[in-house]
Amino acid sequence: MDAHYSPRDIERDAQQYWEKNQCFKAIEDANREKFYCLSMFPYPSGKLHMGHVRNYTIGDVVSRFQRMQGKNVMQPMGWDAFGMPAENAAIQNQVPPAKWTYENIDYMRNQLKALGFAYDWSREFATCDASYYRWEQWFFAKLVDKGLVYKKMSTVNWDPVDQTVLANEQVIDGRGWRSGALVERKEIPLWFLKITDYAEELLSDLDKVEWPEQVKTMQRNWIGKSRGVELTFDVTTADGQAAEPLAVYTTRPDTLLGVTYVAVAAGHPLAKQAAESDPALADFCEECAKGGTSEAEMATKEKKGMPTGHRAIHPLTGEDVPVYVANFVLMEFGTGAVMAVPGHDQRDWDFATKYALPIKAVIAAENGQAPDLSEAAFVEHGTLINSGEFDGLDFEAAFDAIAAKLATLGRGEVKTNFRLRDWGVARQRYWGAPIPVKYGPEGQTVPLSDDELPVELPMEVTVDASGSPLKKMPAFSDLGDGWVRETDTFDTFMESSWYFARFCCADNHEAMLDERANYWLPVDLYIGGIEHAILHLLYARFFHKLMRDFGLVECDEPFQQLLTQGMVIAETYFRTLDNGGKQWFNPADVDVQRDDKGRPVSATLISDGQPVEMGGIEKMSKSKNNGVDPQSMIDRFGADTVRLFMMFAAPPEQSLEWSDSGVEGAQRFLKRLWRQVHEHLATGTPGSLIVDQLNDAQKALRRKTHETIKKASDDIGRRTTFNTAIAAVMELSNAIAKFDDVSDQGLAVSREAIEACVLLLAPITPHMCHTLWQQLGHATPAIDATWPALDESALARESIELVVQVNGKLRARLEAPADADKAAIEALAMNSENVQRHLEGKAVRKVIVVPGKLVNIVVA
RNA sequence: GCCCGGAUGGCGAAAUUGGUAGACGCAAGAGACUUAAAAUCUCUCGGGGGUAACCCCGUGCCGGUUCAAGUCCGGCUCCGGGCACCA
Repeated sequence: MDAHYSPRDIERDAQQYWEKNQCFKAIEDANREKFYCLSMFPYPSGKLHMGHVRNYTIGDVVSRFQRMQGKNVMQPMGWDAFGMPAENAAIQNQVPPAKWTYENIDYMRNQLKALGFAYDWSREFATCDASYYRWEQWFFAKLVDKGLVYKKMSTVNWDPVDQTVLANEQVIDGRGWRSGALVERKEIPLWFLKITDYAEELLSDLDKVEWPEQVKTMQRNWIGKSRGVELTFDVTTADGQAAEPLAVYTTRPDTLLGVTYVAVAAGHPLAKQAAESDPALADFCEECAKGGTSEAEMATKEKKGMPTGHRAIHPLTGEDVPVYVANFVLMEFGTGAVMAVPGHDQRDWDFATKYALPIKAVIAAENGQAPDLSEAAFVEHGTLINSGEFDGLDFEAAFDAIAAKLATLGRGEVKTNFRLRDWGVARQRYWGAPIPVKYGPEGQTVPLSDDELPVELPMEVTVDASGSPLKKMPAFSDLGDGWVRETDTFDTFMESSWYFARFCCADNHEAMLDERANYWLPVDLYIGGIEHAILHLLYARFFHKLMRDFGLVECDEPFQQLLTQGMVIAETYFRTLDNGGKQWFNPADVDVQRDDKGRPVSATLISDGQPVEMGGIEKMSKSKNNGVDPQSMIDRFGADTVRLFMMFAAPPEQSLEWSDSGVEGAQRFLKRLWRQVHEHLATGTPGSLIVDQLNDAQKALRRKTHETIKKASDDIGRRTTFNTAIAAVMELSNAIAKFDDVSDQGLAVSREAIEACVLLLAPITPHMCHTLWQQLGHATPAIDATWPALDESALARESIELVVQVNGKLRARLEAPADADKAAIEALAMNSENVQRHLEGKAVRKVIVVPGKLVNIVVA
């Protein structure tokens, strides 16, 4: 065996072995327990970044671990290949999006292979392959038939200069990113999927999956089920004419008597009607249409309003209150109108204060008195006041009584509402799957039939910044006889909403899915960034239920267990330019100076020796130029070292700070382990282990071995805290190094410990472990080895360490027989010299004995 | 603005069910080996006091519950993720 660890050769050999023997090809086998491990597939942006490496290493470690448990593991990989970056690259470099995308895929596939991931490459596909998206088109057409798809007017960001629709990301401070023009909101007809039909099930089925509670909470809040009352106000115009009644929804009907005005969206019929005879109001409504569509922008902009002159008649009191147009009320949410209770809603309070509208207290504060509303609204539940017949009722009773009264008057009813809105799936872009619909000369809208599919995206196009090229291609859109094709394409979330199912049968070109999907699904463990906690995961769950209701899959939920990984972050360095902008430098090009405690104090650019500023630790990104290239790390240290560092530096759900010296530390450990195996083999051949003839030191090492097996199994298998599993193996390796017993049984105990190290690390550093396992004389390759078995009897101890506290402060440690009873332990604790000193002159009030852990003596 | 997280030595972290704060690693310092350097090995390493035995303080901030709080509760601060057309 070579005393020197050379990752390059080892990794090449191991990868060749796996490929030659098709180790990772997954075949359905009803007699074996399956394990479907999926990492979120990448957008092929060019090169892998460290976030990918982290994501895919986690998936690979779990896959290899589950394989060692004897499961039939499937781990596929593919490409989320449609999206805006390909169009942007096309505009910048005149490269066709398809060419750019497929070249990126080829490069990134090689990078994934160099990292040694155990993928079944036979299942690979890219979502921009017509053989993939044709089934999405087929399914969409079926959904049209089932009434789960509809078209309606919807608001988009409109760039008036480039004459194009902008994504929210392309709106920067209210302006188009390319043109710099002030963005407007524009209404256009768009295709929607009825995700709201599934709101109730999407909410309740969260109880069926093993996801982080945090993610479930986010989804629950996003779906936003609420119980409230929908009620109507009669409306009269300024000159006393009756207008259309106004419907509003409220979750606080108990505050109904506190309504002092109502507000409608600028696009509401009442606002439009009033604006016809009021130019100032018309101007205001137009102003409300300025700016982007994102909720964050809506929620943070200044709240503004204007009276319409209309009066709304309170359904219970008959009093009339003003009707305002407000820029924070949106037509597409609920009824496009809200009732305002400034006494008990902070936003209404702010608005009322700004426009000098009355503020009325109808809920008592905790002391039973009217709350002080001079500084803020009182938003808590409480007892009703100033509410006539409802005075004295609490929230629940008032809710029911007022709802009942409104129902009797035919003025309202209890209603369950969801915050969730239907999913707009149409995009006015080129690089996406065409929506399979055609329009006839008499305004017919018809989904394409099976024999008209797929609608292939034309590859020869000119992409520029002025909207979708498909609109300008009669060859694509004009079907003759007055029929035209839809030129919008699907939201790329459509492709990522069912790829996990297609991996089960990617080679089937006759059907979207087949029976194999029911063998593999649900995905047992899904791994990806926390940034996908709501949108992607909700859309995929919805799409899965659509497929289920279509008979394509059987299970209710697509992802049984979810692991959300944290970001990869790194230090940033910059210089401020003359124009006030910042030039960012890559950490690889910067030298850091440290003080005597090792704290970084300053940094200089290596190329010119001049100082640069430290900009803090941020997510690795192109814009901050702080990305570390995975390829250069693989070239320098090998894949195993990169994988080990990624898993060791932080638990998977936390953010991970890149550290060059940390990587060197990971490599140092691998070299040490390599040498350890080498020296062990050179020392001699161990006899077979006879466990009842071991001396204390031998027993101790053997205990450490099995404690490590126990911990690593739990850490990887249940807790997915790979960092602590690795730390445990490092401890075992340190214990082996200190153990210098070269007797027959000594070597046997060492051998068991070393083999445990190699197998416990095999999922994490598979290449090196492949070679070491061979060197240790095993005919079966490490990839087919089973996970080390725990020998419970090796864990037994004769004595254990206890700590003794006096009033909760640590005062002594003592060794006690493992089977000592409480009285014996208490006596031992009392006898300790330091404990005696702290008890002197004080009365013992209580003694708490926690078996196996500690004794706490409470004195006064 | 709203929803969801996070904060522990010089640094990344550990402490799994409320029970020894800082495992494991990095950096730093001292020493061994070496002509020398690299590599490797050994030791020290939260702050303060003490010759020592030991003692005091310490898990973002303020307060609470408990024999016992990094962990539970209430109130903050700062940082991050998401907000429906980035993926």
